[in-house]
Amino acid sequence: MDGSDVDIIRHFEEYCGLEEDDRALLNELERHPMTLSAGDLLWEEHQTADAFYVLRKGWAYSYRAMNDGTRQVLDVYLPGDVIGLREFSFYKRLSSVAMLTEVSLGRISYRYLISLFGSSHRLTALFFSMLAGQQALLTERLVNVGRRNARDKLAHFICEMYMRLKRVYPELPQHFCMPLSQQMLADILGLSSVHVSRTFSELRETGLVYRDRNRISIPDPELLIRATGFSDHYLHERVSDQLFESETLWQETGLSSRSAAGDRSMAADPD
Amino acid sequence: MDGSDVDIIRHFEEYCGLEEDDRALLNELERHPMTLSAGDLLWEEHQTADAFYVLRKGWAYSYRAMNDGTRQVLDVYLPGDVIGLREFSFYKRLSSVAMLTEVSLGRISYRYLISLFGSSHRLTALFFSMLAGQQALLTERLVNVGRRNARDKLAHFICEMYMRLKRVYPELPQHFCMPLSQQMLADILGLSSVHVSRTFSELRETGLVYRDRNRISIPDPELLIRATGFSDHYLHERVSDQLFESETLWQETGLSSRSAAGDRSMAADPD
DNA sequence: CGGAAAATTGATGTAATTCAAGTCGAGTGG
DNA sequence: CCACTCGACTTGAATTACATCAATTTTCCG
Repeated sequence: MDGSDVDIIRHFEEYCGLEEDDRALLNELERHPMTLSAGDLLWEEHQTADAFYVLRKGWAYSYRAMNDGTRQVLDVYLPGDVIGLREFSFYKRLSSVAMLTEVSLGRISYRYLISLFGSSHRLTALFFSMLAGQQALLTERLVNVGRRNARDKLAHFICEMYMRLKRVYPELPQHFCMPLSQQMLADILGLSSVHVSRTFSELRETGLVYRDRNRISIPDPELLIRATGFSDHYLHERVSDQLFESETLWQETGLSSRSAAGDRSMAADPD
Repeated sequence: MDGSDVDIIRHFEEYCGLEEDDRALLNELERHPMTLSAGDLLWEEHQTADAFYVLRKGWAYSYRAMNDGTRQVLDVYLPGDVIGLREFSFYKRLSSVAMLTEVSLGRISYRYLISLFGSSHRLTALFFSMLAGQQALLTERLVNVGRRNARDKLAHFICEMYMRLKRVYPELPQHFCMPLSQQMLADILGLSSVHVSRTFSELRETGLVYRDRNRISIPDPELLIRATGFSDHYLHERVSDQLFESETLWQETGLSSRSAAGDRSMAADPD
């Protein structure tokens, strides 16, 4: 993609305001990045899970391979996304993860995440938010795969990618690189690769989307969005800041405190 | 269903060991249950989101309604499940939630959840785990909807329900109540209701599953599991206890500690 | 330049949808 | 208790959106 790393900290702040300590903790991430090439596997299904990663640069995806040789792609990861938080409550990976481009990754062990629970509530909320945000993407994909025809699946997915990329690269032009083969798109959308090809032809003929190799161009984004009925409501609106506004809620109770339990009655039946 | 409430605390302990204080915090939940009847809505898409719920008794589901009148069901909730954690990072609900039976619910505001981040690491990990576990269910459903034929979709879903119910009611017999109409199953699996009917006939004729009204019976669970290639790997194996074993990890290092990050290089190359 | 992978295109097959008519069962009210 | 309704389910026939197979063409990359 474009050569430069994404500023992870700035990106994260879109989810949740951070304080100095939080930034310091995150900076740790930046210090020992790991790089992989297109096609490399980060892990495979059933391997032991003990960490998650933050994608600092490049594209990646997770997938489940089926017995009959087909596969279903579960997530497409862009810079700033978190990979492998799903298995926090499992012993083993539920899906394989592979790289679509050269990538740069920061690793965070689950144990370190748990230690973060104790040291930064904001980072706890941040990763909580990212997990929730990913779930929102998944539910939208489920709707897409379960209830739309091929044209709408593809158009909707391209809309989603366009909007997600725009959040990472606000200057994104109307034609951009999407390093996904038609076979990959088929595996994402639950279609066959030849039908993806035909569907691209259809989108081209109706002037909605043009594709040349990996470059997508959307002559009129508004038109595409209307034609698809796309709504970006599931692409994150940060909320954590508000929730943190009344810091007293827990700050008065102190870090080590179980005393918050005493406040329980006050806070339990909220609002 | 069966009349009695599920013991939420005991259920939660399957995810993560709890200490006395944690139990006290959770007990608060039990104090003001809310009851709704079959068909009632808990909320609708686009309503403001400020809390999640723990389902103490009964069945519920979430769904997205489409423009063309169809809909996609996103989750089916059983006792012990958590509803609405997904919108933690959003202003508004992403899906509607309705009841399938009479239910009992405990409410936890997002603000209270955040205060929990400060007062109990174990509960933080618990809710983190539940969110992750739900994501695992979603990914499996995505595979189901995207890559299987009608027979396998239905058989797989019934397997999943059987296994999930068995975790809640270990004594569950081989025939049990599943309060889902064929239309509902169609909305879950991305099929039409008439094809669900035909598919049940097929399962009946091959002796895998019998359905009478809302009662499902599985004469030979092992056979069904094999016929479907069902694997329960995505239905939770708790991991938190291990992660918490060496409590020193964060207790010693305290707030500013980097030391956990130092493990990175050691563990960076997974397995 | 040459071989391989990705994409296109056409012909054919099929799993699932849609439409429509009819059955069954539960609940209601006379 | 029976007749009525209403929703859930069943079954058949016609249609369709997609998959599969196969033959080319195009693009990539060493």
